[in-house]
Amino acid sequence: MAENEPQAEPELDRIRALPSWLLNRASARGRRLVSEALAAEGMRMPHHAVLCAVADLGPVAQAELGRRTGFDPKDMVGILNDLQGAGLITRAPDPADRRKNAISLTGEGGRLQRRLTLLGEEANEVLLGGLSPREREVFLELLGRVVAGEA
Amino acid sequence: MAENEPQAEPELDRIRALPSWLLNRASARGRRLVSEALAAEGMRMPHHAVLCAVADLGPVAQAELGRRTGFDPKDMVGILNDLQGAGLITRAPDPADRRKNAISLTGEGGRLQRRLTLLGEEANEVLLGGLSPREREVFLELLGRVVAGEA
DNA sequence: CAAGTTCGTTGGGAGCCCCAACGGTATCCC
DNA sequence: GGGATACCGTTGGGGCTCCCAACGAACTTG
Repeated sequence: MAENEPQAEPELDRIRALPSWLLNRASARGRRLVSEALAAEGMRMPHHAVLCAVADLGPVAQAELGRRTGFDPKDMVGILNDLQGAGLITRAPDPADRRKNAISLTGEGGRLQRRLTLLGEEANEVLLGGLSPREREVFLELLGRVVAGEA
Repeated sequence: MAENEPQAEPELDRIRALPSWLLNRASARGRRLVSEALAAEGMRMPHHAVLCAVADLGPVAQAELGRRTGFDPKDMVGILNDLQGAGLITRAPDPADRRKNAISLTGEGGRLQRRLTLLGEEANEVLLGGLSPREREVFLELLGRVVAGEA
């Protein structure tokens, strides 16, 4: 009868029901969806985030970009190298502080930033595709409080 | 004085409000909490998951463990080496199929698996600490549907 | 018994996260 | 002014997660 179940997996089911486990899987799915979407423009998530930061902060130093986006300075170098190589940003010496590079968007950089934002939002549309508008509201509000940690 | 004013960051705010961005941060927080909790026993998340899988599946081959837990066979080797080195599991040749290793829990392995499960659940308690019981129910239900992808 | 498959293992690599160190530069305070 | 201090961009290293390719050994299939 019911003894025909392949295997009982009480311990596995237990950890698979943990919020941290589910969050990992949901996060992985989101990263995959966004990553695939941005790949249409040859970019990855950090590139998009940095382009957005430069769009907001105008000419800005690399360290400042790192602080705003949370990326490690080490990785920032590589990201900016990629963006500069693609002609999306310029690295100009800051005359007021010769330690700094003033990072600015090129015209093409601004256009791509806007395209990437649309692609990212489309991917997120798919990610939450199973939820109604009302459910998305609730989900994002609760998710925001989990991120904050202190409610 | 305007130099100290917080700057407007419309593009950054836009991507920081994306579900994928929030899920990444929530997932990172969960991983950090669980990781710190399991470190009290010198273990990491994959070790716990594999211990649970062995607890459920009795003597079981490595490849089967990989299929159930989703870990890469490459990584499974290292995880099992660690667990075997700590005396938590045994790797015995399977007489019925000499390609296979029959993985079993030792007594200490079983005890540690149960302790790790408690530690992991405590960490998840902290992770969702900002949510009421009712909110947790709703959150986990919605999260499950995001993971599944198909409503 | 030959072909194909699965087993455990090794190797490599991409992506993301964190830390340490360095030469160069700017700032602060004595 | 000058010396300690801090910050800049860069390089290097390492850990963790995920994916793929290859190998010899062992099993299965036709």
